[in-house]
Amino acid sequence: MYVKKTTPSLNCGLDLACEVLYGKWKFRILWFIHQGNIRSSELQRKMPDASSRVIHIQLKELEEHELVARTIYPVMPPKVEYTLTDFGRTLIPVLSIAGKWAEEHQEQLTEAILRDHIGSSSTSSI
Amino acid sequence: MYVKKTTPSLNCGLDLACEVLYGKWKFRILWFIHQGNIRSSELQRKMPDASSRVIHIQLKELEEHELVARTIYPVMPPKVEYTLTDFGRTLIPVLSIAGKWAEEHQEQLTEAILRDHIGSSSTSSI
DNA sequence: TGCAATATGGATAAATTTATCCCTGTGGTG
DNA sequence: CACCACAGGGATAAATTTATCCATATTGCA
Repeated sequence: MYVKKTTPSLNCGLDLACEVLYGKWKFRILWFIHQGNIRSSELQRKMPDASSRVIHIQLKELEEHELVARTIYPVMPPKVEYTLTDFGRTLIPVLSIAGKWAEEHQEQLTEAILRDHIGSSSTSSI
Repeated sequence: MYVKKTTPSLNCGLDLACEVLYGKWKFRILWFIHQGNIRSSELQRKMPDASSRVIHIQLKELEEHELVARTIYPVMPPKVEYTLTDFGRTLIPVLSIAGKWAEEHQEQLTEAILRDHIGSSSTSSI
């Protein structure tokens, strides 16, 4: 997350959550890992729009924040499995409720987002 | 949110929520508005680290996504009040649970984030 | 030997986001 | 008159994030 050097004031607890969850693919990654231990190559297949690079980076951040854990199997070719930590699992209700909210309001959300993207797509004609 | 032109696949509903909520100050803004109708100048005072510019921009996005509404009072100096829409209010449980999660794990979160920031602050010594 | 799959990292480019500075218009106040 | 508070927007710079390309290491297989 873009944080000014001089940002001392975190107001509500929400801010902390934001910092840790900020990242384009983190929700999805957490969601997939929550559905079962998973390898990064599987994540790449499940999210073809994300480059493997970014997936690795965001996984690493999640790991540094201790939301996910890495298990390395000393085999060839290398195998690394990602799991939710205990801490990571405490996040599941949050993910679920957010997901439920999004599903319940999918129509409205889709409209809003489409409006958004259309508005900024093609540039003026004349 | 940074979205590749060729990003068709939104997997779980979560993605939609992410898109609409992506923005450094949006959670805070929603939270403050939820605590009572509010003017943008108040938001600036409550979040001194955010420039008024960004606050306006993110408010506008939230408005475009129909999560908040603007009420303009035709007085001088101008007065504009921001409110949660009905749709915006449906988000309150999500905010609450996320906030509760963050508070319950504040210690762990703070550590993780500090670790993060310290790691990337000053550059090497020798 | 050459290549495939795997996990990961560096360097660099492209895109976006946020910050900073400045400007408008209005009515009241010093 | 100069200036303030207020809401908002334009232009531009700074910072960050994401994408893209390439490289490493290892084992097995053709």
